[in-house]
Amino acid sequence: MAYYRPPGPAPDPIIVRDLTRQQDEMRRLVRLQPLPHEPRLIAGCDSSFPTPETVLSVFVVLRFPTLEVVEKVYHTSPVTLPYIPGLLAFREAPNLLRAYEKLQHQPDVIMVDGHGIAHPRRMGIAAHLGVLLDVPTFGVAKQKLTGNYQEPSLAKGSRSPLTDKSGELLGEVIRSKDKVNPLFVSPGHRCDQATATRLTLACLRGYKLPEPTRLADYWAEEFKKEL
DNA sequence: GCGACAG
DNA sequence: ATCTTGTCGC
Repeated sequence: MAYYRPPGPAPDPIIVRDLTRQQDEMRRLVRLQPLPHEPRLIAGCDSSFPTPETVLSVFVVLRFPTLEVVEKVYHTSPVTLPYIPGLLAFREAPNLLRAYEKLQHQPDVIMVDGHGIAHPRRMGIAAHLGVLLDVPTFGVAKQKLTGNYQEPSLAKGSRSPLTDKSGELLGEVIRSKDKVNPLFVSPGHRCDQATATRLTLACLRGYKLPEPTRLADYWAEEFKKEL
């Protein structure tokens, strides 16, 4: 619905250039491949902002494929960067890493709220987090960042490819529930499209959002109230 | 020059 | 992301 961006502090062009270069470096480390084995534990993560200068990140670990919650943790820290399309990871990943360190259980794969390689430089927050943790990751976003696609049919389970101008596959647009806006699923690191799509569908429980993200979303909101 | 623009 | 009430449709 964001047809334009309200006036605000113009992001420092020098910072933007530097972070963009960091992404181009990290991009070379990304590996698209199937998981070594079926996951036993899958994690979901998300961030909320109790105040404009505070970020709160949550990690929820679920057993797979039963989806029972095994554990959930959160961490808060001061915001260091404004939101800039394409540079979301530099704003949220640092705090997500701190939250991840608090986990007692190490997940086999992480479902991240945002895009994986469906990014201008193929380094969305899911790929970024995957490289930093060296853990399999994939992204599930509610809105498109880049790429083109045909609207999938209105039935749950219908999908259509998300591609860039040259036709390269960036991700898949998936209808996770009848008649609701589709999800944008793309691999992050050490994961491939087939796996990302399969796991997303396997985590649906009647809601638009797959359980890992839905629960992380829920707790990110709950923990915020506790502050 | 004109759109598009994760959370 | 966040601010916010009611309301339309299945």
